[in-house]
Amino acid sequence: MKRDSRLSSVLHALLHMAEHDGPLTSETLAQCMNTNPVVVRRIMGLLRDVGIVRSAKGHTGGWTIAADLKAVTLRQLHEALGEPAVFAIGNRNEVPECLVEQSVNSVLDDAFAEAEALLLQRFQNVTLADLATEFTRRHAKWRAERTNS
Amino acid sequence: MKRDSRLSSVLHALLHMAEHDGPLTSETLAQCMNTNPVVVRRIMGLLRDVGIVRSAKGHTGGWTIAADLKAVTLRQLHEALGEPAVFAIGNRNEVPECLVEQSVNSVLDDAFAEAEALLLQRFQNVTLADLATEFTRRHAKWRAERTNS
DNA sequence: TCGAATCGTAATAATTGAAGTTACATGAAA
DNA sequence: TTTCATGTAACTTCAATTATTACGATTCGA
Repeated sequence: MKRDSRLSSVLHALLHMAEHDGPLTSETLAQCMNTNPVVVRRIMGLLRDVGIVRSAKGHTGGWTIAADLKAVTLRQLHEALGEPAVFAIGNRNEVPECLVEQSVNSVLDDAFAEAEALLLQRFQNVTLADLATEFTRRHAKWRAERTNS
Repeated sequence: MKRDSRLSSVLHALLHMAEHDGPLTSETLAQCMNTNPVVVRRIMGLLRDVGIVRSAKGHTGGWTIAADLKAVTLRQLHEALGEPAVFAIGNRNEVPECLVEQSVNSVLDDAFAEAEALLLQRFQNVTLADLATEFTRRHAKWRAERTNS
């Protein structure tokens, strides 16, 4: 299966927006992420629906962050994207009649549910502000290394 | 993408084999799982490579379990299948130059790694014998309910 | 007001990876 | 020696994401 990279994509876009004054166009964001403006609009549209970003048409239009960076968690973004399936591994048949298969599903489902709960927990504990901080740290380190050499 | 259901599939097959005396053919297992004998051979072949099952050709041939049910964990099976990717969600670009994207990847990777570790831990703690027990429990319950009504 | 810039969105194609299928070779048992 | 079974390569189908094309609807600025 092809992996869903939209969460990674929106985070990349949102951080660029956070580092930038004024709106960024779909075109600009698309170049930044090596993709197509329509893809950007599709994804950002979902975030607009839940109030995380705003869009404006026409000259000087584009996308801006509409929420406090400290208040937006990865979990909210995951939800805004429609809570896509987390796992690439799954049961062959979700509603089997066979008791053997039901037993297998039950045990696997438990394990996956636990892992997903942990992942979502982690997502809930990370905000856009945290990511911005992580970026600042890396940026400072990068500048220091550049200066030294 | 389509989800990888091979783990679920082999477990289903192995439990049927555990409940049955003598070898089962790919054809029988395939019917049991609503699939094609070639698919069964492909998957079971990987388990044979690590000694979990044996195969025999010709009349009276087929697949048999070659290991102690208590000694085979879900984790071993996952490994035998080549440790397929666990998540359907991933980074857009695994080796980005952009520092922003690197920051995003780093944080996401941490979260995914933790969730995967938990999942594999769970897999390690479940044996085929455990699954057989779970089946026995469900089977007994099913019979009891059948008798009552 | 006009026109260019920008989003909004539908429709469709490309891409990717799993699963399914066909075909045939190999080997073992009756 | 015939039949039944695995072994495997090659190819097709299927499902899901992502990319692209096309065009409509707004908004700003000259």
